[in-house]
Amino acid sequence: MSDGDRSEKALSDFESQVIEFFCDGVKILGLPKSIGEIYGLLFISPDPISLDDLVCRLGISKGSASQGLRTLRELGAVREAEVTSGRRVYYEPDVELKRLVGGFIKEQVRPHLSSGEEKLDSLKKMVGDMPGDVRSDFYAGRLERLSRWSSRAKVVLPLLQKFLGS
Amino acid sequence: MSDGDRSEKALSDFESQVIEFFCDGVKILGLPKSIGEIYGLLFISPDPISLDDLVCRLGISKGSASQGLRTLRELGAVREAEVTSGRRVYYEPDVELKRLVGGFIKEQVRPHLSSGEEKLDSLKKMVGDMPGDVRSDFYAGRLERLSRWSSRAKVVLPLLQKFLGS
DNA sequence: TTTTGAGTTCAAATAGATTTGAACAAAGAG
DNA sequence: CTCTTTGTTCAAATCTATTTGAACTCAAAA
Repeated sequence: MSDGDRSEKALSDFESQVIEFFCDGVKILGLPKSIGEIYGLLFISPDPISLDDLVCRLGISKGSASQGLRTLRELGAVREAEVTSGRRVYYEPDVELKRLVGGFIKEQVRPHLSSGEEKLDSLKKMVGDMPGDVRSDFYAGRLERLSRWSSRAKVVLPLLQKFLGS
Repeated sequence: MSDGDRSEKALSDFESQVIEFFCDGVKILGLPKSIGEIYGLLFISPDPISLDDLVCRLGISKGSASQGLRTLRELGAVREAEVTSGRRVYYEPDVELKRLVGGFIKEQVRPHLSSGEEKLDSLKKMVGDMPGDVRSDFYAGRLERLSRWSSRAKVVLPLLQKFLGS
């Protein structure tokens, strides 16, 4: 066998189980399985890996691999390695929990929080515009509660990141 | 109109938007939309609501309403109201963020953490059983890192709940 | 400039999850 | 005891999200 062999080999039992472990993990986060497979293989591979490696070893399509890598880059969970042999790009995982969580919060959580606050404001206006509805006080109270939930979240998230960085 | 009228009326624009708000919310948590609709209507209704009310006002099937209520009860997000007029059961929401988060962590997060730790142990055994594999040190290091992630989570979750309870 | 190989895109296929609806169970009313 | 009402279950239908694969872009090599 030549030196390109590692990339071609089928996954070992050990590797498969590590990858499965990450598939479970990303499912909880609401991310697609392919993301878990890709990150899992990167995580357990001593050396950086190219898109073609992912396709061959995981048996997924180039399209999946490409989109999965894009998402992982956006999350900051994966970065390009410097080992650019030729023009092919190799990737390696970011394995700092702090940064993984930070990226997830920034990309997946905060956007929802923001759009939620906008909708809340619009709902408050609707209640303000209700003529003499006997329920408007109740409604206002409920919306107020939602606002409190939202601000709690905004306070807690940075604390969370701080804790995970220790 | 008789006094049963509120249950029959179609959703007001306001109610619809509140419900949509919760649908967005539960989707982030990876729960089905019907859960968001049910909790949303309960949250914005001044009075307790029966399964039939949910079916009529939300336009969902009895099956969906029944299963959705079950999940919400398991999460501790909804409870029976005492107002048992006749033998029909009425429900009201739990609106304490602390308890909602607590229920979610207990039901949806902890089980995954536990099963994850078991799988990790099994992986560690596999590495221990590797003959003289040059990669086994690298593997052991990675698995050690995963263990640290897991214990971080176990420390952070209770703190999170504590914070949200203030 | 042309050719080659790496990577991206997106419409269509597929897989996976939710919702439905009809049959069923349980319990009070008559 | 039987009828009626309330709620549950689960297989089939539906819907949504992911994956595929072929066409395409871009850049480097020749």
